[in-house]
Amino acid sequence: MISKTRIELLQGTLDLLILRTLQFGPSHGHAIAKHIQTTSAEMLQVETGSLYPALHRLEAQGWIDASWEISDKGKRAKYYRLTPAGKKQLALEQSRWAKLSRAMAMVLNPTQQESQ
Amino acid sequence: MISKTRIELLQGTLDLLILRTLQFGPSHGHAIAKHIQTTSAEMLQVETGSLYPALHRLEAQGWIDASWEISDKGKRAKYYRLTPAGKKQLALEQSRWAKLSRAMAMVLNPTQQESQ
DNA sequence: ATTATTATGTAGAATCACTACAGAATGATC
DNA sequence: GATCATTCTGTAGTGATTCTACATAATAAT
Repeated sequence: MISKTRIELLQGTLDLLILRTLQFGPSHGHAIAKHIQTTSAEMLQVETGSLYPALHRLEAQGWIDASWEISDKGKRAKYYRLTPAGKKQLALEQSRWAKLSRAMAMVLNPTQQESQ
Repeated sequence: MISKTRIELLQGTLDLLILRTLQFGPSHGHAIAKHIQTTSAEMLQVETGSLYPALHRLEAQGWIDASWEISDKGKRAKYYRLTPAGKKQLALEQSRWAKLSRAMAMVLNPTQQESQ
């Protein structure tokens, strides 16, 4: 069942969303997904089948690292934090997104060339 | 060889770019790709291996239809135009993109909530 | 005639988000 | 203290779509 407002993520955007979320400080998978959902006014929902593989991917690439701790709710949880390489990657993906959305806007709205 | 400014397309955006291009009138594959590239200031480049499968996909779904004609440069070319269903699909994908880029902006830039 | 340009196409790899399922540990309720 | 709900992590397999790399054809230009 898909809620009325929900949109599917575009491929290639999840890493960026996760890295950006971790810029606020260490967090665990479940909380990261909730943060993305809440901050986007329920529009973006990250499924667990996307979330955990993405976290493992980011960890394997050295952009985040992990340690088991206890969450606010008293459950064991794997806390992730940005590495220095991860901060660089975040900056890179942010500028890539900015460029891409500018380019998309130019094609979708060619009259008002440089609005954004 | 990849040019300095070029960005890879995000999966799911090509259909929208093609449909939007055809809103200006019938056009053929080669010209559609050039239009997207030019309008985006060379940032978006559509490869032929993405372009033609996408056109066939859109045609199979009834969003565009085709006829062989002669191009400006005097070569045979398959001209595509939007069908009524294609116009609906374009509107749908445009609003989906607007929503998604708004949602992304909210996560990437949570301080200035409703700027765009 | 030969070469460049315009134009369409396919095969196969790679990526990545999804659905659907499974499991474990703690908190809450009766 | 047994049962249920909640929190949290995870995997297998599917599907969609863009990419690289290659192949082909027809007309224009030299």
